[in-house]
Amino acid sequence: MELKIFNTLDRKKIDFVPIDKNNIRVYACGPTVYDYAHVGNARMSIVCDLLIKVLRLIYDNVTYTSNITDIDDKIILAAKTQNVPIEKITNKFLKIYNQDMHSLGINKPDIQPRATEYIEEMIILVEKLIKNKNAYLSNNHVLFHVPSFSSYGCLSKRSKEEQISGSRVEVAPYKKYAGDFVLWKPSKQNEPGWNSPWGYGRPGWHLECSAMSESCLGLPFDIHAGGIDLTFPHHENEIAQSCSLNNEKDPKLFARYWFHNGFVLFNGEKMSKSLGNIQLVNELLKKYPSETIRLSLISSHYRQPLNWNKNLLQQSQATLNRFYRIFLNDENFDEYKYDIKDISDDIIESLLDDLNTPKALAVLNKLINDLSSKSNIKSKNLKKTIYSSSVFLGILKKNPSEWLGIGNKNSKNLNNIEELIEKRNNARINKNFALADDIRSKLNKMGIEIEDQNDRTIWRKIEKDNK
RNA sequence: GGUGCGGUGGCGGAGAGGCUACGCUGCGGCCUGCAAAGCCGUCUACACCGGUUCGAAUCCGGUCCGCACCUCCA
Repeated sequence: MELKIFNTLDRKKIDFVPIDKNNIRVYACGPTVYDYAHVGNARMSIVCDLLIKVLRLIYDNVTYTSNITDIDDKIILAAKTQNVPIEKITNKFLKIYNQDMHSLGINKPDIQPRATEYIEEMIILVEKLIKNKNAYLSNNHVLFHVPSFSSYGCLSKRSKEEQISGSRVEVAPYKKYAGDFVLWKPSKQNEPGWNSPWGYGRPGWHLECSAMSESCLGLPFDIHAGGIDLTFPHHENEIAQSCSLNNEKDPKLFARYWFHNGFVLFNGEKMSKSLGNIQLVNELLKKYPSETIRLSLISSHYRQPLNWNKNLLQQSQATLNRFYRIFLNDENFDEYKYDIKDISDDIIESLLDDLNTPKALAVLNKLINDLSSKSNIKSKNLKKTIYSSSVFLGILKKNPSEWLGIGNKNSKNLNNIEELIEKRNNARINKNFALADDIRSKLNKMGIEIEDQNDRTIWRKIEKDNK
């Protein structure tokens, strides 16, 4: 088995060749915890989770680190506004983030470092960069001097000159060069900060990832992941910092492969706070089953923009209903245990090809179509394949009856419903179809849909469409 | 202004020189007292204009359109 992966550094799909096949190391830029996680955060999380699962099919030892940014100006602002210490905010939203991701069936990273736990390491990095003449002190700030790193722009494929022209951002007067970025900045006394050789202050945004990736994984490591919007400047600056520590120019001496997931759009527009179209995972989980959200997130290729809307969720819901139905009346259901060996080879092959989830789902659909033309024995094996393949993708983990809402025992009108169904079935036996239809429409009005099977009548709540 | 990514059937969405992607919806049929579910079948797709080629949705050139990034972003 061999994984092909699109490397942003090369702008093409290439074979994944590990640095050490006995120790695969992946780092992903995690969220800044000052608010609820949105669908964009979830996409990065889910895509990385799947990447790790695929890597683990091939390699025995995979370490996945994904950080938490818990010191940042947005957090400080939120803390000031709410008049609470920043920890109150970061702890709260870190917990919610992990809960929400867990709900989506995402495994927690092996290591989840927090920026504030690596301040010492960051200070050491800054000292080294100053010593190497890649950084300078100006106006109580320590700045990275971009012209000192000749490979700058190698990831985003921009030359230094191009970035400056047209830049809409005011350049701080204490910068030697417009593209220079902050490694360390002063904090006011009432702001969070740490003592450093350059006074009381706090780290710049990019520094934390250089410190944590090196501390947790060692350099160079195999894959650096994150949202495509982080390519510039965040990842570019990380490369500049980390490579400059050892006066290296080759970005692959920091991380070999750069793995970026595409944006999530909402009704064709970028999800952003100013447009007010942010979709929060926490809110979505109240309205939709987690597998519906999960399937929606993997229904398009990870590098393509994903257009998020109600229609997508409804389609995923319909797809899952169909998938679950194949297990509904299967008395062997309990025998289907998740087993890696049962996963369809074609699905694995699709995933090994740069994580082609839409193709994997197409294969799954084909397998389900094949069921109708199979003998019992063969269909049992096929169902095992479908089951394990689905669970690998993070779906079909629920009980089919429960998923489809069949015969919900918690329903308020349980006795009433079952009474009416019995009445209707008696009417049917007596060929009193007018009465039978009458009762069915009464049930429909109660929000209950019935389904006559060979030997029994099952019912479920009608899915509301007002989500 | 610069850079990057895209434009595939009613919709979603793969593919990347010759082979049905797949799903949803619609339509026709089977099944069913009727429904529901299921099954079978089915519907002018590759933005436009040139070029290369025996053959282009796929490669090359140009045009148009969309989106993103250019120090807040997943």
